[in-house]
Amino acid sequence: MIEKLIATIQKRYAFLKEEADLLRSRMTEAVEFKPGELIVPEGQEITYSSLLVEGFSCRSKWSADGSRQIMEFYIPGNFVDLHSYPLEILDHSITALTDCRIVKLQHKDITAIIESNPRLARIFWFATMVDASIHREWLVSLGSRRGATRVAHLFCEMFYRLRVVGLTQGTSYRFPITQTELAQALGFTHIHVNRVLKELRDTGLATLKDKTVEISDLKALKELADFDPAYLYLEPRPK
Amino acid sequence: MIEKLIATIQKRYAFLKEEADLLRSRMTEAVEFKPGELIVPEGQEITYSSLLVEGFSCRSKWSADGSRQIMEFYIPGNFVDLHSYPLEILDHSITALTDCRIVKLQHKDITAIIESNPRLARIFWFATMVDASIHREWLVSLGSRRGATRVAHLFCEMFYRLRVVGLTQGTSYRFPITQTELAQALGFTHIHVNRVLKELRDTGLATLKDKTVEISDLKALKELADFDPAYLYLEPRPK
DNA sequence: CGCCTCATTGACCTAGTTCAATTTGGGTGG
DNA sequence: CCACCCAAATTGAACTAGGTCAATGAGGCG
Repeated sequence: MIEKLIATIQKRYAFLKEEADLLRSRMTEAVEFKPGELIVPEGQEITYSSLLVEGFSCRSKWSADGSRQIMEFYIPGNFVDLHSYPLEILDHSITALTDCRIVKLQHKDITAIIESNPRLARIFWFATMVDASIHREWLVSLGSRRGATRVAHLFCEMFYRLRVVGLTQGTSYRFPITQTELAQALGFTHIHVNRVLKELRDTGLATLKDKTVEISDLKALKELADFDPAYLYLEPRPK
Repeated sequence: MIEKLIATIQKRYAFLKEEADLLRSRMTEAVEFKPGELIVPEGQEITYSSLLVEGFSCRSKWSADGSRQIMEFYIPGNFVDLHSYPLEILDHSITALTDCRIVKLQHKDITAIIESNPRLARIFWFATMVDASIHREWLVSLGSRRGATRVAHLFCEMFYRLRVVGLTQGTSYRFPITQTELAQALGFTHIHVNRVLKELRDTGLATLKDKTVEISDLKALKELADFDPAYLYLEPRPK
């Protein structure tokens, strides 16, 4: 149940067996969501955090003019709102993009865990700081990367993140996102996303078809994307 | 020394006197930086976090093509790299924008503080999650807000943040940033920033002159900017 | 079969970039 | 006090990445 979470974190913070057992013992009540359903609502007090066990979800904000900005994609093994523990109320919501299953960790249990084992505080904190690191890299994408480079960067990010939790096959992976959602994440219109995807397809770098990303030339794609995976903190600390 | 930090956080997490004293007793060694100097370097192991006591600084990343993306501005009372405690190594750097003074908090002291007082773990964690919240709002700006709206939003953010630490005079405040740096934060060229500033000036909403932002019509500026200060977590928790 | 969502494509338009000057306002050395 | 310098601010003109509008396909499903 928490194996993918551990896989995501362990290169920087290995879980001891008793730490994993402690955490597992507090993770309760699996809940299922349908595509489009709200996993975490905005503006309400939150008393537990949700670990995504299966499916894809995202953080997003809706603006007054009806536009939507997606700020992060979540995959199995991610806490989708661990940051709600210190923040208590969120100014954005978490939405299921596909069928999703989550398990809950009550905030009072987080408090108890932290008190009995302060090292886990640093590990939880670390997990939320990787989200912030991803936010910063997206800021670089939205602020400085254009066209195909921006799309390619996201394709690389999802590849690296999905690979550590065993959800890639070679250099392809399932990415069940519509072009409209892609556009809402990248700050493009869905029409422009469509054109950029065509460009990536025509240049033989990557394709998105049937909800599946297939990277034909990873090295070239990373180069185009100006992609350095350091910000994902998935590798051991460089010495 | 930590008064401005407390002012920034206290609406959500009030410091008890002994907590403030504990923290104060561990904050040591004031260091000064000149404009352009590196406060925290990228890619190196970090063993202490820096609280900005005086001056302006920012987080930024340089790209291979020589472009720079600024991801957040820091003002007195902000920890500029508290997130280096869980992350240990950063993929970006913190740079002084003006004369700056910081005081240090050793990571081993953070560990000690957290162990002796787990409530402070949540408070530190909270402080870093507000940075992440600011990142998300900037993602909305870069992804969905255009032209004057994007600039206006930043002006509103800085106004609210500076006000709680007493660095505003009425609706104006010192913002010692060049138009080029503004452009690097907003994902525009400095030329376009210049034109947008002219537009804000001509429409009588706000001016930036002599390193000072003067908001002529706060209500109208907030409206234009689609600004909701909730993401700054500077107000008491709504019940 | 008909409907609905999502993908695709063309034509045109505009916000923002690029390139190129020009101006402004300290600072500095003599 | 003046001549010079340099970073930052301004402005114009031409260009383009990406948006807008509109129409057409294409698959899934009741």
